[in-house]
Amino acid sequence: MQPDTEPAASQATLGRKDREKLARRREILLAARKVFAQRGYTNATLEEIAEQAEFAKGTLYNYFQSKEEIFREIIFLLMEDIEGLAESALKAGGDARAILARYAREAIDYYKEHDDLFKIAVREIHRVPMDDDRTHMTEVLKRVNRLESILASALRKDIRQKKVVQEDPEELAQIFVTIIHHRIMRWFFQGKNIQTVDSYEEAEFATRLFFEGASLHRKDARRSS
Amino acid sequence: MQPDTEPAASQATLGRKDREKLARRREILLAARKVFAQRGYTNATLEEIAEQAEFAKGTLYNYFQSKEEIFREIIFLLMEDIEGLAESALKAGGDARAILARYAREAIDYYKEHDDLFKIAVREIHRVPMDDDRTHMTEVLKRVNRLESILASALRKDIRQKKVVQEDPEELAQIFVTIIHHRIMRWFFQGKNIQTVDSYEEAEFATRLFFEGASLHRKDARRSS
DNA sequence: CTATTTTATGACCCATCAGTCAGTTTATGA
DNA sequence: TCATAAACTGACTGATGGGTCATAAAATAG
Repeated sequence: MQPDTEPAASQATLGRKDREKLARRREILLAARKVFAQRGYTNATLEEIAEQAEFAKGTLYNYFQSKEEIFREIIFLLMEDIEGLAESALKAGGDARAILARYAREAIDYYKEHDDLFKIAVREIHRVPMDDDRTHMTEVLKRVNRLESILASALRKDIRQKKVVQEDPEELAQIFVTIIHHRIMRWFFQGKNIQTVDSYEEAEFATRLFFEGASLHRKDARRSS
Repeated sequence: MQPDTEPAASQATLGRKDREKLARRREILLAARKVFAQRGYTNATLEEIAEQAEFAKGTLYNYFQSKEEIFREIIFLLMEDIEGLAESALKAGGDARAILARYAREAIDYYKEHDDLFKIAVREIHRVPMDDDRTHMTEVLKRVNRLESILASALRKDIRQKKVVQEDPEELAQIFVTIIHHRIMRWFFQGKNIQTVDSYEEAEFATRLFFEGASLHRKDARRSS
């Protein structure tokens, strides 16, 4: 439609043809995401995905090998995004607490924006360790681990400086991520409108609990904010 | 086969007939549990369950209405057990920390014994908030909430005594339970033999982190053990 | 405007599986 | 020993849905 002599260089240098093809692929992924989130992997049918994408079922097979591949693609893209958030939080600097808090805030914001993705991810993650298909499992695990090592590296520095307890930083990072996920999960359980959530406050709460614990230590009075 | 004049009174006072029927029901549930754990709800077939239970498929329908009913039964029995653990931990007394630690230990032991159940439960719990079937969902939620209120009541007392931070005890209990579940989950992820886990140590680790947090406070030196 | 390639379509195929039921086996009781 | 009931069986049914492919439409090239 547009002259498109300079196509804003979004996709390195691909011909218009290829860019359009990619765009349609994304369109399908977007539709699939909605349907998977709403109905779960097994319940979702290709017919539904096709309808949502405004294509016919057969067309999906011009872009993907199988239902499973569509699903994997969604999960992997999501994981890359989340990993990016962790990386940027790490780059932003500060001590472990600052980095984890920032990650928490951004992850919550991300999932607020893509609540469909969150539902899919949580289910998927819990399917992983009991899956028959080992190759897929290790692929997912690899990415999960990568996210956790990024956060762990922030913790490791603080452990060396005796600011954080002498425990395996990977395990600590795992627990932190788990708490964040749990907090997001809660809203779905409660049927709350996820958009009303104050991500700053939520991240703060989770981070404080993670670093300070639930015990009230007699001596140090806590800052209220 | 045995004279069975005194049948050890396991089932109040039911005729032998009824007791045998119940026993077979349990047999089927046990088999179903194995299959569900191994293959997941959707992948598991009634044929497989029947085979595992050493019955024919048709026979299952003498004991249950549907595949779904078998599944629900398993989940509900599990939840009752877990709730019982929380209750007994509460009754055993002590402060919140003692109670939660005891619960953690016993829950871990329970799941060590029934690792198949754990896999099922985790998957199920995460299916709940996105389920279409609202009636089932609320039934599950009711039971989850009950478990959490038991632990919350221990926390509430300590909050009043200023031994625990002034936060919603239900939310704190949720986070604690989440951490415990996460710790168990880890073993599956790592493909570790769950039997090698030291439940005392695991419970201690989770409880300490939950109450003390990840930060090292300059002043108070921690006991190493 | 025609030929050729690319993309889209949806009817169809077929494997799977929850649930059924007519017929068989086993247990019970007279 | 036989009649009746209870429990079991597995072939069958019907629905579902992933994946295919012959055909059609659209885009592109010559």
